[in-house]
Amino acid sequence: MVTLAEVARHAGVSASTVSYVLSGKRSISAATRERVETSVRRLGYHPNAGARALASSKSNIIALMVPLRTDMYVPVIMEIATAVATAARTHGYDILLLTGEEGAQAVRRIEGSALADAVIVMDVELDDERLPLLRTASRPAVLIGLPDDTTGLDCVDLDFAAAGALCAEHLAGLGHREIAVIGEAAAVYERRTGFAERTLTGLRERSAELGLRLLHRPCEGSYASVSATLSRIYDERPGTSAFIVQNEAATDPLLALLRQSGRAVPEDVSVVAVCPEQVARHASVPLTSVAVPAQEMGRRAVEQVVAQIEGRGAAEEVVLLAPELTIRESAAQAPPAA
Amino acid sequence: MVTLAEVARHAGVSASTVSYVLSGKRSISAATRERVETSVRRLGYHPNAGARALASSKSNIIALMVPLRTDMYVPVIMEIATAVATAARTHGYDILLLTGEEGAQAVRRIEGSALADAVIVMDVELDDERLPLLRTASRPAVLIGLPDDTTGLDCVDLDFAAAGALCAEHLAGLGHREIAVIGEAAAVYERRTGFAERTLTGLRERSAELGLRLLHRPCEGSYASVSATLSRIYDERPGTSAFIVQNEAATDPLLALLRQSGRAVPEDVSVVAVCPEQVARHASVPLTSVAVPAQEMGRRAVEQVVAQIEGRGAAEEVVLLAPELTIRESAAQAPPAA
DNA sequence: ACAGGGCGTCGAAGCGCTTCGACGGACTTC
DNA sequence: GAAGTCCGTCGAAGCGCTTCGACGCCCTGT
Repeated sequence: MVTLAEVARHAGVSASTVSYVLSGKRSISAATRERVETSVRRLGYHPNAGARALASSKSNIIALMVPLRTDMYVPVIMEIATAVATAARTHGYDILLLTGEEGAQAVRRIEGSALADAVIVMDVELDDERLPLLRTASRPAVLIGLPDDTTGLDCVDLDFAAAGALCAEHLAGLGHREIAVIGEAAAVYERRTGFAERTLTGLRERSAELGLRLLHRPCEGSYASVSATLSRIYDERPGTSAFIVQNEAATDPLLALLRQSGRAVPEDVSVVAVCPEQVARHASVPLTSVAVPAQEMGRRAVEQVVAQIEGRGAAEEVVLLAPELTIRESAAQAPPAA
Repeated sequence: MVTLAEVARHAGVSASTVSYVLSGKRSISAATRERVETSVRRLGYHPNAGARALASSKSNIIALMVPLRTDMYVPVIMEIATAVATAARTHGYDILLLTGEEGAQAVRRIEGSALADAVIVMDVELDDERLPLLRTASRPAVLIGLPDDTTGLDCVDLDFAAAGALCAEHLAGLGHREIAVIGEAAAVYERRTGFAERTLTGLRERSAELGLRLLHRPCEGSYASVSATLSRIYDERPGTSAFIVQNEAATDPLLALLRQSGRAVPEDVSVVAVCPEQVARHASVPLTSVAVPAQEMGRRAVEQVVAQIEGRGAAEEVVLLAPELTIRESAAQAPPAA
């Protein structure tokens, strides 16, 4: 293993000089710098991560806490995670993968061992047990998600309330009056995952303003569950002319079941989804949808966290990305009332 | 931040004693050990990861290279990744998340900087550019997947050839003679991802033995693509009575399209899939399938890698998990030939 | 020609931990 | 009762890097 000292010897300078060339923290003459850089390349030198971390109290690692649950749509999580990893690398950081399993304990471990310089937390619940710890931690933290109380915390998320409102507006604009919401699994609401509640709130408020009748039903992602939910909805509100879906796993079953029951999308019934672009595009009827910008969220989270590590960037910054509705083929003018 | 020295002072012993209590590498009297352990708890001590790594040349970190591609079924990747992370924690390791993007470069970085004690590589191509590096690396590596040449490498994977054979046998046993294979996207074959090829090989060999006619078509996961593929298949082989699907994203579209075209599953046409259990269970017709045991693969990979780090465990061990076919509702006796 | 300032470089002191050799005491063993 | 063991503990030497203060040197201004 090549060390700093060997590079120094090879280049005919002292170890500290090499260090300064690498970090750029002091000015070095062009000649020396080049000599050192050549030696680094020739010897294939990589700084020892442990030694560097010890000496500088900086590990260049960002911890990422991802949920382990299976009731969330996995591709979104994965997309955020890879976006985070990729963005982190462009800033010279690596990602340490923590599963939610360890919970608050993991935060303590990371904090205590100085394993990571900062933490990014996904799947935040409105009243998450990790929040107090993150607030008092000496390391920066950024949440992907939005808890009830954001004091002392940085957050990045889609503005789900606005997304909900946007869906309501779009359907209202098309003349729909009776709308059913097919939501996430009941468990998601029970553990108070913020995004689901916020969408619903935005949806309800805007619907009230626009005079829409709204019916919300949680739903699992299986055919059986979607089928049951659909029956209940039509029993209670036979006049339903549009669906808003916030449950990626339910979109395909929904479209298939509507088709089977003889209702054409979008001629007889409209569907608007809150889901990743990919899901919307590849559905059997391309979905008019509000995108969940997973990539963007991951990238922004990294940028915030890096800004904090480097001392720039105020804490307590809450970034809510504005939702955008893309019109595809699943929503159309409401049919004349029966 | 609490240090070893502070714990030592608090417990009234030397630093080395504390270290030995923590590592168990030398015998310590019960009395002393307890005193130290109490101090550790009281002070909330966590060893500094950097210092430990520097002194012991062991980081207790395992690097995991996950693919960044989106043409692979993401949930499987995620499931393996979380299984790896969870299993690693039980052995006292953390996971460093590397995206495939950096490719071989990442291997060099990790190796050079001693950031990780070992590497687990996913999405291995048959002739992967990272293999030579991994062979000569001083750190253990385990592949999840199976390259052409496994000399000097540890591998864990499902025995996809056997899985293919199993599908063929099952359908043959039900009296099917003309079988179509809906495969992964063409790009997956082009870059020579092993599992896809191996499944096909197993399938072909067994089919030949059993006298089955086989037609293989790569396919994207979209409705449009599945629809086109289906048309082509029925054009070429109108007598097709069964499908084998190895493309998780294509299962739902396939079932929907078969239904739409008036072919009942399994009465008119049988479907057997190679996919994760969850996909099989939640399909609109629960799928008779060979499971891709993502959890198990992740766990085994960690166990092998840890064994190697700790000096147990021979290198060049290739673990091929035996496939299991679960009978559900999508495959039945072939209808009498038309 | 000389003081004063930068600029570029070096040496040395740690960062917090592991680990090796050594040492003292209690316990055997003949 | 002396010699030999073993067990439990300690001190000190690093691991490879960063960083601070110091030191020369050359350039500038007068």
